[in-house]
Amino acid sequence: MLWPTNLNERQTSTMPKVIDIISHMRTLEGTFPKREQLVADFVLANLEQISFLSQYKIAESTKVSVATVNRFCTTMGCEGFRDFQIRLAQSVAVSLQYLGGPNGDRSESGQLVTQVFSTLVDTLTLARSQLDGKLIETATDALANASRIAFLGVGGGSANVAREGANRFFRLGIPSEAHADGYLQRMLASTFTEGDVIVAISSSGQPAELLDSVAIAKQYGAVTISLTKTNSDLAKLADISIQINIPEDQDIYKPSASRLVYIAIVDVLAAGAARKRPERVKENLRRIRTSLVTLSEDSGPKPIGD
Amino acid sequence: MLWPTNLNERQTSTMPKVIDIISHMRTLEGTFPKREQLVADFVLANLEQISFLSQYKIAESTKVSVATVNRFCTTMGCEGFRDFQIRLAQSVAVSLQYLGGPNGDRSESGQLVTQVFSTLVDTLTLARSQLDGKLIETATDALANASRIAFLGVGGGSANVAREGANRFFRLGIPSEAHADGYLQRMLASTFTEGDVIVAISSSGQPAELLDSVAIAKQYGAVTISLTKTNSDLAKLADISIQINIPEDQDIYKPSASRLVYIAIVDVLAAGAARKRPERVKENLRRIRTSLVTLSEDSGPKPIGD
DNA sequence: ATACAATACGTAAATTACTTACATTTAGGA
DNA sequence: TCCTAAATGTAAGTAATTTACGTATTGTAT
Repeated sequence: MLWPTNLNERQTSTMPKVIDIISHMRTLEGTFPKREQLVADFVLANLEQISFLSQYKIAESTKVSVATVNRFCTTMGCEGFRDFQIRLAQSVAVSLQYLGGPNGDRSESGQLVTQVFSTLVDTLTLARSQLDGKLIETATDALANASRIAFLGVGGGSANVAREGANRFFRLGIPSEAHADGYLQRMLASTFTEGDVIVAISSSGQPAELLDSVAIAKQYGAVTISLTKTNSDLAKLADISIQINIPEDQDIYKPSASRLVYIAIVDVLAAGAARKRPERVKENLRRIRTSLVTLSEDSGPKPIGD
Repeated sequence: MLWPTNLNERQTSTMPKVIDIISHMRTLEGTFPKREQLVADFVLANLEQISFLSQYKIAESTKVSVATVNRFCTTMGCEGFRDFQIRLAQSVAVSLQYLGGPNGDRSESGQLVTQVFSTLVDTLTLARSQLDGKLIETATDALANASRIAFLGVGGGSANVAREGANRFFRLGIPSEAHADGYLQRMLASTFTEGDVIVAISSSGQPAELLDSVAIAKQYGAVTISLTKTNSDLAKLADISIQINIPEDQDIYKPSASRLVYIAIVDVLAAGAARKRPERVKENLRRIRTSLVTLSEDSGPKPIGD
C-alpha cells in the first residue's frame, strides 16, 4: 500500500482513491478549469522536478495564483499541495523505475523519446487497470472456440488493429480475416452465424458500418465482441464489450496511444485463446515456422512472420 | 552533500536514477548520534507513513526535538526535512513496486493480462534504452523534409507496422505509402530518388525483398532508414539504421512484443517529424478532423482517424 | 436580452510547517 | 577538574501552505 495505514485517522478519511496519480491526471485531462489545466500541463511537462518545487514556484511558472495551484491539488483528489507532491513523487519514482530515469540523454530528441515512451507506459498501466479478468475470460473462450473470426475496424488506426487481430488468430489455426471496408463488413456480417465471432474495434465506438455489422451478425447468431470506448454505442451493442477509457492526448503532435493499447489487448486475447487450444496452436506454429525456414537460411529461433 | 541540490545541477549531473535512501539509512545505522538514532529507528519502522507526517509528529513520537529530526535529515545527506520526505517517498514507492501491489485480480485471466502487459512494458523499457537521441534526430530530420515516404515491411507483423507508419505520416502532409509485396517494393524503390525516403521495417532484417529495395532506392539517391534488429544485414545496408535488440519470447503462446516496440518507435518518429513542421501539420490535422466531424455528430476532441 | 446562480479565480490574511541561531548539556580527554 | 567539541533543546525567524472572502466569469432559465 502506498498510503499511510495507521497513525491518526488519515487512513479512515480519504484513502486510496487514487492509485496512480499520473494516470489519474491524464484521465482528468480536459476536465480541469482553464487555469488549473495550465497547472496540469506544467506538471506533466516537468514531472521529475515538481516534487522539488514549491507551490509558489509553480504558480509563478504557470502565471496563476498560488491558490489555483492548491485547488488543482484538491481537484486531483489530494489533501493539499503537500499530499499531492508526495504522491506525485511516488508515481514518478515508479515510472522512472521503468524508463531508466533521467538518463544521460538530455537532447531534445532524447526527451521526445522519453515522452512518447512514458506516455505509452502510463497509458498501458491505465488500460490494464480497466481490464476485467472475467470479461477477458469470456472473450477468450468465445474466440478459442470460434469456427471463424472477423476483425472489423474503420479508419487507419482501428483497421490496423483489426489486421493485427487477424494476423494473430490465424496463427492459432482459426480462420480469421480483417476488413476495413464498410460494405464488405456488412456483407460479411450477414454470412456469419452461430459459432462465428465478430470482433469490432473502434476507439470512438460510433461508426455506423460497425454498428450495423455487429447488429447483423448478432441477429444471425454470431457472437459479437467489441473493443472500444466505455459506454459508446458499440459497447452497448456487442455481446461482450471490452471497454477502455483512454484520455486522448491534447497534444496534436503526439500520436495517440490508444491504438497501442488496443493492440496490447488483442495480444492478451490471442495469448488467452492460445492457451485454451494448446495442441492445435503448437502444430500450426510449427508449420508456419517450417514454411518460413525455406525463405532464409538462418535457422535460429526467430519471430514468426517477421 | 550526497546529491545535487539545486534544480539545474540535478539535471546535468549524473544522479543515481532512484536514490535508495532506505538502504543509505541502513548503512548509516549505528553512526548516528543517540537521539537521531531514535529518529532513524522510527523512520525505518514506519516507512510508509513518514512521508505523510510532519516533523512535529515525528518529533513527538520519538520524544526528541524538532531540530533533531531536522538534523537527522541533513546527516542523511538531504537538504532538509522536505527533501528527505520526498526522497523517502520515492524509495518506498519503488520498494513497494516489487512487493506486488494491490493487484486484486488474482484470477487466471487477470494474471494473463498482467503478464502480457508487464512483458510489453518491460520490452518498451528495454527498447527505450537502446534508442539514441542523435539517430532519432537524424531520422526525423530526413522524414520531415521528405517529399514522399514509403514504408516497407514483409510478413504480417512488419507489414502492419509499415501501414501504421504510412497512416501516421500522411497526416503530416507527406505523401506516404506502405507496401508488403516484394515485387511492388522493388518496383517502387526504383522510382525513388533524391528527397524521397524509404523506411524498411523487419524484425529479422533478412528478407531479400527489403534488402533489394533498400539497395535500389539508395542507388538512386533516396535516403534509406531501417528499423530492425541490431547488426542485421538490413541494418548494415541502410543509411540511417535504428537498431533494436529484443529477445523474442520463447513462449509461443505469448505474442511477440517486438511489433509493439516498432510501432512505438514509429510514434516517436512521427511525433518528432511533426514538431519540425508545425504549421503544415496543424493545418492538415485540422482538415482531417473537419472531414471526420461530418461522419459523427459528437464534436468533442477525439482521436483522429478512429 | 437580463438576471440569477454557480463556478472559477485571485488577494490577502491566517495558519502551519520548516529552518536557524543560540544557549545548555553531555561526553571524552588532558 | 577543567576544557573542548559534539549533541541537543528552546525559541525566534522565515518560508510555505491553507483558508476565507470578494470579484469576475460563465452558464442558464426566464
